[in-house]
Amino acid sequence: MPRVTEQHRAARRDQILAAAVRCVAREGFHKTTMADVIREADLSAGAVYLYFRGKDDIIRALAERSIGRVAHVLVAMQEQQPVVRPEDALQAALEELLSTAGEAADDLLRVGVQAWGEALRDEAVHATVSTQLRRLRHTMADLVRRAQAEGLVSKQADAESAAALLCGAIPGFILQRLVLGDLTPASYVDGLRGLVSPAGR
Amino acid sequence: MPRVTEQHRAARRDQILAAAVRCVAREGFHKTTMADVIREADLSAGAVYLYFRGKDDIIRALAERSIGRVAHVLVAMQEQQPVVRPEDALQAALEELLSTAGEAADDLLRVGVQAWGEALRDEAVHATVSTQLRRLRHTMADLVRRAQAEGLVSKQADAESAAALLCGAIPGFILQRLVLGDLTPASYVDGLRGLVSPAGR
Amino acid sequence: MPRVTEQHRAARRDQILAAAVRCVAREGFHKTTMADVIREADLSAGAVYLYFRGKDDIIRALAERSIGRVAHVLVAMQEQQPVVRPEDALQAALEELLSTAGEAADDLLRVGVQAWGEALRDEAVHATVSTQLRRLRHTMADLVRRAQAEGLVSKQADAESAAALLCGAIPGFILQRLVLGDLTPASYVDGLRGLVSPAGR
Amino acid sequence: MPRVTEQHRAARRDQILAAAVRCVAREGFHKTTMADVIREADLSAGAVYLYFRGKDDIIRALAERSIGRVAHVLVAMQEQQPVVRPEDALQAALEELLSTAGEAADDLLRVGVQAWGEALRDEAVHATVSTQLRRLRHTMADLVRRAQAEGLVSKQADAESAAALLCGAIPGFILQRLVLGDLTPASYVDGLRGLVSPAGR
DNA sequence: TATGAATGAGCATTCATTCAT
DNA sequence: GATGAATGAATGCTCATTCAT
Repeated sequence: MPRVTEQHRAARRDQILAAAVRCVAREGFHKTTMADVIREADLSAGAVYLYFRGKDDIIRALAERSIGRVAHVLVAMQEQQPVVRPEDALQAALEELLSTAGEAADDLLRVGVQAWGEALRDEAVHATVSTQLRRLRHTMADLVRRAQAEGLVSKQADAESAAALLCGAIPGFILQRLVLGDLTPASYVDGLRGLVSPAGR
Repeated sequence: MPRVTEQHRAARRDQILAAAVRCVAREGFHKTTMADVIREADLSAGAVYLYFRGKDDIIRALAERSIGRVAHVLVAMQEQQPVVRPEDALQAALEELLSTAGEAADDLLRVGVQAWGEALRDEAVHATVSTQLRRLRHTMADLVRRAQAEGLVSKQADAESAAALLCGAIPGFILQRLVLGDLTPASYVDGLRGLVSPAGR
Repeated sequence: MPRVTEQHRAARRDQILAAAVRCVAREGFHKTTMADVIREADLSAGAVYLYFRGKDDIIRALAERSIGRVAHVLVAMQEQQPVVRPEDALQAALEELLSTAGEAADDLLRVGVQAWGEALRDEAVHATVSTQLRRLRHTMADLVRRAQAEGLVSKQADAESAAALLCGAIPGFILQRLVLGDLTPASYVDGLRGLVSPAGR
Repeated sequence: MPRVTEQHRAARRDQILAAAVRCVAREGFHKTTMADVIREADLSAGAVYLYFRGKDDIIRALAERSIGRVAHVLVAMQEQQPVVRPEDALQAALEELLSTAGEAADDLLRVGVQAWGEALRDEAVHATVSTQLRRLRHTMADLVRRAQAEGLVSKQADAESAAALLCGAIPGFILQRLVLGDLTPASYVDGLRGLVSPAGR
């Protein structure tokens, strides 16, 4: 019976979070009401509180889900065999980010932007975001060092700084993509490649 | 008397917005109450409504003020004579961003992050943010083209893509700076320089 | 099977009421939730509803149990042979009240105080409390009359009024004991004896 | 302007408390909703919260008002010149208690019974009740000692114990009066006088 | 009998905005 | 222009009770 119950529990939490993602993508954390989530999840008020402590708890879970996805994508990438140029890794990560299955990819990105804002005022969300950001940077730095070992990147480059820049390019891509809607991973990373290629030709 | 009245009006609006910046930096747009702003501005409830239509009006003004600052900094930079490498322009812009006088620079950056989130749900804020983002990218593209003309950047690079990447690096800097607190403009842009320098040395 | 079933039923009811007494002593009738009682009784929600119609039913049973105890103590006392002075009967009753076995005596007294309040708003609880109060007074009046017959109390005294006063002294003892915690039956009844003894000595 | 504002404030608080007394007398502390009080006070929800921190704050103020009245009555009595027999003082106090002007006397007594119950679970109400109870007992003990000095009460009586008993008679009077409705101060105190008068006549 | 997930009406409280002074 | 008491719809959350298993 624990099996069924645990599965049930996880499924219900997911049902609620998926509904909340859609609401928050539309209205942001604070304009989304519990009534919105309850209606979207097609549950009763009491049921939602059986699976989450309250609205804050849902917000934190959403922050984790949205911010975690980015780091997750890169970690999965880094674990695959061939060493690649960091630019290529960035491009692959951005492409992966836009193709989330099951859930509308855009919705999760929108929730992520909300999470950035919330990290500045809620200690728990801040903890989630800073942890994931650090993990992202750490993974990226490893990637850069492996590229340096293969001669794909100059040995003089500081891997940590390069990782910070590469990670830093991600929010800017998401933002421009969501606000202006005119960027593809390829064109964006080509901008980096253009700057990288030697001048004077 | 229009002179005095107009000055008075502008001063009052600024007093209210400065107060609102401090509140929003602390609690975000939606957890900041009008009562918070009114108290922080040391005014009466009625007074605030003489200068702003309502809370949304204040939010829009804050979005403009915070997002506008970034573009403003770069435009001012581009208007100065010598042509510089885009990386140097980016570094100078980030440094300028951290040294806002009068208002705590961090507070305005925090309000900016809130504005990104709000742009996804409020049409008016979206208009402000997208306009400023486009202006930023346009200015940056000009800068890149001038650098190409001087041989500082490869002629094969696509100026628009490079501008998108360079602009995209800014939100990531702000976010890492506010959340992790461990980045300087110099180290961040060095990350870009490291990737740019030819490998194999 | 009726035997076993009936015993089982009584045992379950008692298990639930005992749990409810502990909860209500802590939090009062209305801040005690059914969930509290269910947890304290170590049963399931459904089980409790097999033995009680609902929360009101439990409240009424608790009122009966707590208020009934006082009258029960005095009735038991009156049935014993020797005729005593009413003051001595009061003292013995108060002592008996503080020494309830099995259940913490204080808990039941606390529930009693809750029942006084509930009697003012719930007709069923009012019926219980007024019945028990009347029974208490009736028993006490009998006691006074028997003491008068033995010359222990002035024949001119009105037995009904004396009974009302003696019964009326009980809530005040309970209240001062629970709130101030500094009264013993002996010292309290000595207060009465002091007033009774002729002045001028 | 402070004068007007302060008076206004006190008047509004009183308006709300008077409404709350009527509600609580009917339904008890916890079955009285804020909506009940708001409706009875003929105010808006927001207005009530301008004068009280919340429901708990109102409950505490009601406890103070109801319990304080009893002690207040006795203190006022003790300050008058002639020394009286404690029984007479008790009777006068009970009579005063039943004749509160402006507010229905019964309503305030009912709120008092609620306050006894609340004192057992809310620390703030407990503090109010225990303070007032102590003040009541202190005043009564003074009264007894003055009666002893005048030879109205035996010198051998312990004033503190007698005071405890006399104070203890008050809740019992209130309770029997509210629940059974058949007691007058005179008949009740006559019960005490009957016990006091020497037997054997 | 027994379970415990689900229900949904009801509650205390907040807050953007107004308007009589 | 300036004030701040007043408004009341809206919000997050609770809890007595039911019922499919």
